[in-house]
Amino acid sequence: MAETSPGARLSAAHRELLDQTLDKWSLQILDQLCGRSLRFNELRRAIPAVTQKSLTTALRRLERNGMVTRVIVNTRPVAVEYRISPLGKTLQDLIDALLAWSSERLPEVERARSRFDEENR
Amino acid sequence: MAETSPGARLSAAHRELLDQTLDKWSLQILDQLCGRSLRFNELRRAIPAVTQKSLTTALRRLERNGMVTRVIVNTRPVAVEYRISPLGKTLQDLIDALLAWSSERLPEVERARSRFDEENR
DNA sequence: CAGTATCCCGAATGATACTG
DNA sequence: CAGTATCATTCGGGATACTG
Repeated sequence: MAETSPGARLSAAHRELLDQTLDKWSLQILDQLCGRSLRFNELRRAIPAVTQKSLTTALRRLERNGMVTRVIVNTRPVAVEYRISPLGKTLQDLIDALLAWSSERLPEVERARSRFDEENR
Repeated sequence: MAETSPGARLSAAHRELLDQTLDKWSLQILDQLCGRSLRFNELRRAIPAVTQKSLTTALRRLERNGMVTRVIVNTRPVAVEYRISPLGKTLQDLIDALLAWSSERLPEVERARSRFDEENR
């Protein structure tokens, strides 16, 4: 059989990148921005559970990683638009697949949870 | 607290499931187990950065969610084998795609990070 | 071997207030 | 509008010790 060498398939750097991309908020932000560009407060409304601070933090990290572009529109007051980058766009199919998977499989997972909780009571 | 509003493609339950599946350790555990079943300490060795506690916690959650099966082999001393479930198996292609994506895109991301850090100094 | 049980700390998060 | 700043708190994770 193919042998799994000591050491994961995933280096720390790869793990970090996936962490910073697939976490709770980033996944949703990317999903939203794949549809269309949004302003800061539009994003807040689109993702009701996120706080201002968490949204800012996640957006900065996505921007730093080159996944998202921050476009400042010179109106008064200033408008800031967040736009998916070409790099971010390469995730679109993957994100769609992940969301589809979670929709399809959630019922099955919930049954598994009930069974587990039942057995370990 | 986290209510789902129209516009959010992801309910709290879906977000939670993805969180518990794509987090740092679970992703790697699932990746390993998709290859072959492993014992507890084999997994520890295969994922050198994980601690015993984190591994136990992640495995329990994966088991509860029906992604992984815990098989107790009656030898002396007891052996415990972790095996991917059919439900967990439905993630294999997605996980492969994610790992491939991170491998392909990491250099691009690192360039973006350098550029960002350069500009914001 | 395959865990469980504690203790403990630092990072992540929330609440709140303030600003150009 | 689009944040920044600050403080309080929670909570995941590491270190360590112990067990059937």
